[in-house]
Amino acid sequence: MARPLSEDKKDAILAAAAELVAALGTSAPTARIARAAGVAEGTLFTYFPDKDALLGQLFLDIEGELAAALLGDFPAGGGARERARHIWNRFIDWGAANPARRKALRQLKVSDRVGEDCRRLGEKLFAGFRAVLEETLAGHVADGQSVDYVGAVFGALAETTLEFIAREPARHDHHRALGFETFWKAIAR
Amino acid sequence: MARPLSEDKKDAILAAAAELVAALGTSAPTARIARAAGVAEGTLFTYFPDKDALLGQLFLDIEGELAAALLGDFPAGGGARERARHIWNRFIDWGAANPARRKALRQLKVSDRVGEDCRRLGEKLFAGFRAVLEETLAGHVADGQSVDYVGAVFGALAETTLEFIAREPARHDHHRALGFETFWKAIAR
Amino acid sequence: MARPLSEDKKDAILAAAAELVAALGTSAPTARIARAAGVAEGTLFTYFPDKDALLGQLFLDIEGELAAALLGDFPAGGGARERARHIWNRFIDWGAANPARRKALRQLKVSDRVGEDCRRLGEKLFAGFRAVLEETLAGHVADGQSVDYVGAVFGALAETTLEFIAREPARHDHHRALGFETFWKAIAR
Amino acid sequence: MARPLSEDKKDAILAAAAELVAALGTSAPTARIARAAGVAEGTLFTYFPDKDALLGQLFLDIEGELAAALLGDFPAGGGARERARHIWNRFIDWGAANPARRKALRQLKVSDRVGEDCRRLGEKLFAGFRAVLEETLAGHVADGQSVDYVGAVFGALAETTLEFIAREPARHDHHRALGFETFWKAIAR
DNA sequence: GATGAATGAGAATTCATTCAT
DNA sequence: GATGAATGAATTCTCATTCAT
Repeated sequence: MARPLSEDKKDAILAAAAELVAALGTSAPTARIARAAGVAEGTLFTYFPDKDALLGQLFLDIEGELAAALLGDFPAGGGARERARHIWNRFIDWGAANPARRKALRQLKVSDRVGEDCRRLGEKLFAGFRAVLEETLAGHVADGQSVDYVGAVFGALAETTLEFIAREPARHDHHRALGFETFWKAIAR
Repeated sequence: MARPLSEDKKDAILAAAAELVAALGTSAPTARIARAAGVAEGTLFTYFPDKDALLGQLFLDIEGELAAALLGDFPAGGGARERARHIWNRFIDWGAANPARRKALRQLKVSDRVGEDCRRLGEKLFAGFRAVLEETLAGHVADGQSVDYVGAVFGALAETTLEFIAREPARHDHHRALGFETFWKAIAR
Repeated sequence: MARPLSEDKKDAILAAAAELVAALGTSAPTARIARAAGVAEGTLFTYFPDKDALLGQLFLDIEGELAAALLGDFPAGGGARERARHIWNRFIDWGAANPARRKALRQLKVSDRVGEDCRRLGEKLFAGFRAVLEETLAGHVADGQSVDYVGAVFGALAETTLEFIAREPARHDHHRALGFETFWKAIAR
Repeated sequence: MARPLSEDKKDAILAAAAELVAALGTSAPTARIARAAGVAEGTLFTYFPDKDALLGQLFLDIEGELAAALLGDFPAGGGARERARHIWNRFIDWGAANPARRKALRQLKVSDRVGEDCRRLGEKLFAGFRAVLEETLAGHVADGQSVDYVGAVFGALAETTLEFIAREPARHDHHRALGFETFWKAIAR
């Protein structure tokens, strides 16, 4: 069956794309992405039909990784606050550990090259997160705040926190804790 | 007797650039920007030395407009909460009324074509906002939250609020009020 | 014990090439030809050293089929006119029944990818046709018209006739007869 | 009004395209066409929005030239035969004098890159020719032969004649006369 | 100053051909 | 032999910028 499509190469292309999109935005040339991935220019197009497909896949790839990171090691017991803090810490730690992927994701979110269908698929990846958030916060959230809203506030404040951590990496724990307090107060009843 | 550079034309170019950057990102062609502004392709380059200069100027232009909007009609008296709410409302109303400029600003913020120097100049435009914020919130803010931090939280939650207003324009007032409550709780002592 | 080259596969490739060259011209991609033939991309190149060889072979294949069609069922007796009409009808019927192959042949004839040697080989395939034409028309042809010339006129008028049949398939017989009358008058003494 | 679009450059591009399409078919690279025309690669696209537009324009350009050539110096008086012969001679002389343009036209006629609309416009260029043909031949043409048909026979036999002239340029006059006799007999009553 | 034609360095793709499996 | 992934040269087209008018 000839040479099979190599999952390694696909991953290398996606990884290279993440780096370059983070650095140059979605206008990062496919030729540079291919070179950074260690494959020929044309090879990129045996793994992705065109650049938009690559960017869309990259978007889903990073969102999937983030969504998975959020729910790992989720504690069975504990109060709502403890469980919310667990998710918060996972997010912050993933973001601080993967600055390029986070920056790439930001670029992809504002780009019109990531289609509506991709975005919808991306939302689904966070279904688990939303469910946990809903269950966790039931009864602790202020009136009028939907899960959607709480999730958006979570994302916005986490993003802000990561910004401060990027500026002062040494105060990672401080900013992480401060961010969570801010979030908790923001949404608490 | 050289004809003077026309401020009108410069403004037309900046306005056209805002629309097109909002719609197409920073890769919006200069030729289309010029056409939309009603001037010739080459004329753009008598007002801006190159595209990066135009984008930088656009960034400062929009940030300046936003900064000015925030502080207009600032009430002399009133409690801290009332004054903070005033600024909040100004931000939200400006954002809701200028969706294209807001979208353009988001594109410019993630673009690497807006240099560090531009960003620093942009920050200065918000010096007044920060001062007012500091003065207004003195004594009402939780420990450990710097003005910078509070400003960033303000921006992040306002952005989130505008997102919801964009989806449900009819509920503008609701989202605006809800956003402010969220903000106030987030930073309150 | 090497597997022998399969004549079936070669034929399938040639048949697919005819269809695709008819539809897309000589720029029809080898990959699509291979796919249409039900073989792998690379397999095509075990049957033909390169694309030009395939196109050349296709040219000869179709010309051979056409030449064979012309002389089938050739009547032993009959007058010159009857025998010429027989050949004419064979040509027209073959052309009307094989529009794609005819169109492919037209593309190949104007393409510079079919070399001079191929064209010479192609001419030889019509040696029988020319011989019959010569014998058949001996004494009936106008002065100054060589066999070559008569053959060329035959081909040109047949092509024209097929064009009209393609536009009005229902009048196949009418156009076929009209075409022959035209041809006969054109070359008659 | 800046530099005006230069008719000279447009003509140079069309002329270069004719040469290269004759030699390489419609796959002649735009870069080579531009170079042959003495302009920059990009300049081609200020005169033609894309390659198909260039090919379409080239098609019409050549057909227009041919149509004009056919009717030039049309004699007022004379019998039908003399007038038909005049048109015939104009065609043959144009074709023999412009072998590249004629070959390019043949390539364009079989290419699917020349759209239906272009072809319809092309037909219109020959309206005058058809009218003259109709008027000239009224009463001299065999039953069942429409003007369309006679025109097609004219074209097919002229093409054949030009083929023979290309092979034996020295016998230009001989082939031209022979061709006309053939045509006249073919369509005569 | 204003105009827009001219430029040529990229950009995304395509594709004939090779070769590891 | 058969397969189809890998390759990179070639192709069409875009676009920031320059400069003749």
